[in-house]
Amino acid sequence: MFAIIDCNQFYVSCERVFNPKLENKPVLILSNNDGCVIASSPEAKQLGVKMGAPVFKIRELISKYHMEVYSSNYALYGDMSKRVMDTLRSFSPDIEVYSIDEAFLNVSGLDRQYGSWERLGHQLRTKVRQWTGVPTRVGIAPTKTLTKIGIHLAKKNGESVCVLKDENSIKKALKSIPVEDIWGIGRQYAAFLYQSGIKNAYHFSQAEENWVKQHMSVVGLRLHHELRGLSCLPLETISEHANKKMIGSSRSFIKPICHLVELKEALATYCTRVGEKLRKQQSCANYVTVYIRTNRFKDVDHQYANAQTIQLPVATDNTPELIHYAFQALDIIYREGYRYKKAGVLVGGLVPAYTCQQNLFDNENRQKHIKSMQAMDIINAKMGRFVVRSAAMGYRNSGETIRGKVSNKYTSDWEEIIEVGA
DNA sequence: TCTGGGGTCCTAGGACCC
DNA sequence: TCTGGGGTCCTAGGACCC
Repeated sequence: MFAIIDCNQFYVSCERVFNPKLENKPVLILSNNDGCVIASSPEAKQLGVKMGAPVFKIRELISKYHMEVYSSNYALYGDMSKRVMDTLRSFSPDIEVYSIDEAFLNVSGLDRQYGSWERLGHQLRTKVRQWTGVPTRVGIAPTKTLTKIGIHLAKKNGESVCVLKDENSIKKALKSIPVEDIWGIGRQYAAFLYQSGIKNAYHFSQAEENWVKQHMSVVGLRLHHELRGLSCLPLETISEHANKKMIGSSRSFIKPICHLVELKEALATYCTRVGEKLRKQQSCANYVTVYIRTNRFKDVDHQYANAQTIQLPVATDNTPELIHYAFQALDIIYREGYRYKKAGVLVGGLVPAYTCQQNLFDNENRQKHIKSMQAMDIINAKMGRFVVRSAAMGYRNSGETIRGKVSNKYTSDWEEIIEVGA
């Protein structure tokens, strides 16, 4: 048996833990640059705020109902997430941290320990709430996909725990879930399924296996099995997927960028972040991809988007080297005369740093580079991000982002710790 | 005026090997 | 007239997730 624990409007809940005035009020959390809504309280949803809504389109709504609006505070959310996960670990060490706000747990046998699956579900919620302040929903079922169905059902019925264990309860649940709400069915597949007369999860579970495989590959087939109670998606515990297979950094610009130099400065900044992430997980990259694009929402602008991948001669985690090749890639795809809105850097082909294959004709002094990167990471960790930086990043600050109102780093910075007083 | 950022997995097809 | 069979590796592109 699996359980999924899903935090309710996680970012909003994190803010509410440290600012109880926000309880029962419409609260919005915004994306980078305060561009769009990425989390909202039920009160805000009820007033018509949709997930992903651009802020400028709902300004009236915000002021009319005096909504509380916050920029995202990932230092806080990340730390709160860790607390939630630690709490869950006290129930079972068999945990898959699936995202910042949800986790799967292997709960086999725990029904006896807690009396019933329902009681286990409520215990999970209660403890997380008590230890972290974050409200959650719990789904318990024989497969991961069915636990997700359970969460949907709970949301729909305004409940907090949903157990799907016998054929009847599963069948009933599947009938009430439209195909597009199945975990793993996105827009494309949903449209295709509707065309084929399959409207809800139950219809899908009754479809012919070969037909599913033919049109939706093994991914679809696994979902099909999972909905029928046959577990195909194992718990992926931390150790198995601790290391990322691809690492990236990208930003949308506040104002469009029209000059190559400015794009280069932005890319140098992204390469710096990517380099830091690489060294943190002790990986080296074999290729680097750069992409740039204009504002796709602006019809009047001429549109251009392109990407270029460069194979590196030797796998590296060295920031200046990443920057060097990123610039090469940019030179290939850059076109003058466009207003660029977004750029990004991706690295892939990651290998463990200690197994990096050397190149016979490589004349870089790699040991020296490794030491200089180590020194840079240590200084920046102590003195602040980007205190030591590549000149290529420039000092133009075109990489700056807008953050209107952001709460304190209550849990990760002594300067910003919450004060309790008169 | 103003629309986020960061990931995973699978498949088909090309290039290559014996 | 007739030209095999079995395999690996890599990449681009498509689908999906939070």
